[in-house]
Amino acid sequence: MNINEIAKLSGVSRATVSRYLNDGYVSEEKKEKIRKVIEETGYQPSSQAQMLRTKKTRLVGVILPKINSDTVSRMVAGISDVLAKNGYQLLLANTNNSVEEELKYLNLFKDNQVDGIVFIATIFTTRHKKLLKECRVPVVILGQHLDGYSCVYHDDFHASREVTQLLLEKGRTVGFIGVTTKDEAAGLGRKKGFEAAMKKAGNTCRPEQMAEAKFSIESGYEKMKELLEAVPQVDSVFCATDNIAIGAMSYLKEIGKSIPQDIQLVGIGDTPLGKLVTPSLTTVHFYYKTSGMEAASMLVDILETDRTVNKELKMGFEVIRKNSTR
Amino acid sequence: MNINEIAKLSGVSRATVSRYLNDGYVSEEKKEKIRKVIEETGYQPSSQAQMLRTKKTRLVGVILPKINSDTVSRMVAGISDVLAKNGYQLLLANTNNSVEEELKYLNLFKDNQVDGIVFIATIFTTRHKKLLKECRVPVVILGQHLDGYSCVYHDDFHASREVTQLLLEKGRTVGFIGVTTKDEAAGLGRKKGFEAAMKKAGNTCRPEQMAEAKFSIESGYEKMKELLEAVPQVDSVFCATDNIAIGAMSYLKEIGKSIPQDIQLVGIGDTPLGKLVTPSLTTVHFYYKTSGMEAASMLVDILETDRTVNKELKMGFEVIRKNSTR
DNA sequence: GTGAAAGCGCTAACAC
DNA sequence: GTGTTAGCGCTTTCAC
Repeated sequence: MNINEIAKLSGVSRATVSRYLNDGYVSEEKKEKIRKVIEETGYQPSSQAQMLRTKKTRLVGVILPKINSDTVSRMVAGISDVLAKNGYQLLLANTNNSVEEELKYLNLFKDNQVDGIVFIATIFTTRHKKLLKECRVPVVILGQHLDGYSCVYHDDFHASREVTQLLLEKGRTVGFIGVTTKDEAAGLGRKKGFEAAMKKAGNTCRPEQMAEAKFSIESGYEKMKELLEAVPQVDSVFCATDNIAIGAMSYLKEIGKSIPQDIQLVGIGDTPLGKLVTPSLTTVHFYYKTSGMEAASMLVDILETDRTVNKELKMGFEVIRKNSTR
Repeated sequence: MNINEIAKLSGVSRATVSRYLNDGYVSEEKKEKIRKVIEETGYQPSSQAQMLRTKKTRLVGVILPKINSDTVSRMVAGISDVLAKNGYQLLLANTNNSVEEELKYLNLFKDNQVDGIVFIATIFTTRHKKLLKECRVPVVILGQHLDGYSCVYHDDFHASREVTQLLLEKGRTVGFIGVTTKDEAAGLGRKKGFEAAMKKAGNTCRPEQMAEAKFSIESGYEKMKELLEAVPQVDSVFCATDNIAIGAMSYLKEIGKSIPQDIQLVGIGDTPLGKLVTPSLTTVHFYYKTSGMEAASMLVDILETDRTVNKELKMGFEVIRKNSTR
C-alpha cells in the first residue's frame, strides 16, 4: 500500500494525497475522499521515503554510558517524554562506558543519521571534541558542561560545597571519597566544591584524608576502609555519590561505628537506596528527569527554529538533610 | 557527499561503489581507489536511501512501560548489547504505563517503520492482540507469555511457589500482598505459585489475608498496614515484588515488629535495594539482562533467517535466601 | 486547487 | 568484473 494506490483509489493524483498528508491544501470534497480511503486501507506513508525526500528523519540519537543506572534512566525518561510530545523518535545508543563506543556512535550520527543528538557525556577527550566539531547535526550535552556547546548540567560545585558545609557544622576531621577528576562534573566539580567549603571554614584536608573510588557501592566500602585505617580520627566523610556513601556506611556499620554519632556521612544524588538505608542518607537531590526534559526541549527548539545560539543551563539542586549527619 | 561523487572521484561507476560497500564483488585495484576516496572524504552512505531501496531499516523498536525502572532498564541493557553486536539500532518507545501509548507505538511500528519489535508487555487487552496479529514485522514479547508468539518470560509460578515454600518451613499464618492479576506474569503467575505452595502444604489463605498493591514501596507500606490490622496473627508475608516487601518492612519496623522473628518476609526480583535494607531481603533473582539478550537474539535470528516458527523461552531463577526469613 | 514530472541516494537486474 | 538503467515512495516545483 503506497501513495500511488491511495491516489488511484481516491481518484486524485498522488501529489494531492501528499498535500492532504502535509500542508492540507486540498478541497474539502477530495479531502473527504482521501480520508475515507486511508481509513479503509490503514495506509501509513513510508517514513523511509519521507526521510530520503525531506532530509529529515525525526529521529534523535541519545548516546549514554549505561542505561541501567538510576540517574541515566531518569534522564532518558525525561528526554523520551519531550521527544514524543514533539513528534520525534528516540534512537538509543548505549556505550557501556566505553570511550570507543561513544566515538563510534558520535561518528555514526554526525552525518544526518539523525536530526539531532543528546549526548549524556562522562569525559571529553580531544577525539570527542574533534568529532563534536565535525557534527553536522545539533548536539545538546547533558550532565556535563562543555564550552561552546549547548548543555544542561548540574551544579556539582555548589551542591558539593553546601553539603560539605553541613558536615563542617559539627565535624572536625573530614574525609573525602571522590571519583576520577577526568569526569568534570561528578569528579572535578564535586571535589572543588568540597575544597571550597573546607577552605572557607579554615579546615584542611591532607592527601591521606582523600580517596578516589569507582562509581560503586563496593568501591565505597573499600575506600572507606582504607581511609579509616589511614586516618582513624576522621569524624565526617564526604562521598561524591550516594552509592559510595552507602558502601562506606555498610563498612562503618560492620566495624561497629555508629552513624552519625561516631562518623557522619553525606552522599550526592538522592538515589532510592539512600532513603532506605539506616540511618537514611543526607544527600543532594538533582533533578535528573527534569534535566533530560530540558535537554530535549533545547534540542527540539534548535531543530524547529534552526537557531544556532548555544545555551548553557545549570540546574538547581536541593540538599536533603536526613539522619546520617549530626 | 553521495555515492555519485565517490564514483566520479574514484573513476568508477556508482554501481561499483555500491558493490564495494555491499557484496564486495570488485577488483583489488578499484577497491583500493574507492577505499582511499572514501577515507579522504569521510563518506557515509545515506541510511535513509538504503532503507528505502532495500526495505530494511536495521532498526528494532523496543516498546516498554517505563525506562526508569530497575528491571526494565536491565532488560534494555541486554537488548541493546545484542542488537548493537548484530548491527541493529534500537528505537525506544516509552509508554509511561499507558495502554493507549502501547497501542500507538505498536500501530506505528507494525508496517515496517522498523524491522522487528521487542515488546516488554504488561497486560494484553483484545486490542493488543488485534494489533499484534496485524503486525507485518516480527515481534518478540519479553516478560510475559502469549500463546502463538515468540516470547521470553520469567518463571513466575515456580519462583513464587519456591519462595512461598521457604516461608512455610517456619510459618503458620501467611499473608499475601500481590499485584493486579491483569498482569499475567507478576500478578497472576505469582499469585498462582503462592496458592500452589499453600495448597500443597495444606495451609489456607482466606481473602482477608490477601491484598493487592501497586508496584511501589509506598503501596507495600499501606497494604502491610491494612493486612496486619485485618489479621494480627500473621507471622509471614509473601510480597509479589521487592519494592512491596521493602515498603512492608518499613511499616513493620516502624511499629516495632522484629523481622524475621515476629514476621518473616519475602519479595521477588532481587533489586539492589533488597540487599541493603536491614535485614536483607529473601527474594528471587530473575535474569533480566539475560532475558533481554535472549529476546533480542531471538528477534535477530528471526530477522536473519526469515524463520517463522515461534519459540517460547522460560528463563530460570534463583532463590536468594537472606535474613528476612527465619 | 490540481496534476505532471523531476529527483532524493541508493541497490539490483541485466547486458556486456 | 563493470557500467547502464530502472525504480524504491515520497515531496515539491512548475504550469495550468
